Amino acid sequence: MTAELLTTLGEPKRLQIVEALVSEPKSVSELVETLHTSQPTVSKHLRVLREAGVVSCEVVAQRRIYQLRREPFQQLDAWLQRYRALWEGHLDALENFLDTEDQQHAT
Amino acid sequence: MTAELLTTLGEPKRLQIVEALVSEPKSVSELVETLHTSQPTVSKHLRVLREAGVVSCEVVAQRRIYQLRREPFQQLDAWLQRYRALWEGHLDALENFLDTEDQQHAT
DNA sequence: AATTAATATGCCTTGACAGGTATATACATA
DNA sequence: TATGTATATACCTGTCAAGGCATATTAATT
Repeated sequence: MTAELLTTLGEPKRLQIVEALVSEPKSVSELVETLHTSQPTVSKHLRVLREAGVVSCEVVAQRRIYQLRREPFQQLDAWLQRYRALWEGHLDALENFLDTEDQQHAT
Repeated sequence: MTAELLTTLGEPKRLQIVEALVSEPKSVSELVETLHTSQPTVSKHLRVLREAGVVSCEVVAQRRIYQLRREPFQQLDAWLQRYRALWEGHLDALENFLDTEDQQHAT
């Protein structure tokens, strides 16, 4: 389901990891440096990302090189597709009004 | 930040609410019927969605009509943009191999 | 074989969050 | 004004997940 993917990506440190991997694959220790976090914490997040199919892992000597997989992002894109109508001219006057005037970011 | 949006959408019942609102705006009681949950639970999730800017709310007599806003989905789309390169032919041979053969959905 | 390096896992604690029940609030109507 | 309807909030409780520290695991090196 999509919910699991969203919560997986929603954890701040995990999102950081994902953002760090968008440019190029990285080893665990490289990610530890980037995130300023303990190695066990990074490893645990990587496990979650792996089990959710967000990253894959290549073993190179003692190192593990992690990189992004395509499927989850494609999946998210497909899911978003159903919401694109929201911003592609299918809004009527009331909806437009509410969208701009009536949002309530409560404190 | 994007992380908050992702966790907001990642909660299963909240995602259900969002999916229920994609076709048309709905009142709280309509959502309660759809989700088979207590009214307070739905109201609480709606509050979270409101504060994250995912939905807006129109007051009609005693009813509150909730509907999706565009911004969060546009934002998500923009964020995804940076990951589209992953599935648009920019993968080299190694990456393709890993993507199909080497995923480790650990138990 | 012993040692170092790189990473994963186990255990524990703490904080956040979801859900339930009861209740408050706001509006409508008789 | 009293009553019913629709929704929000307060309080409480249980669950779960993140992070820290210690340790296990695996591979390389001497």
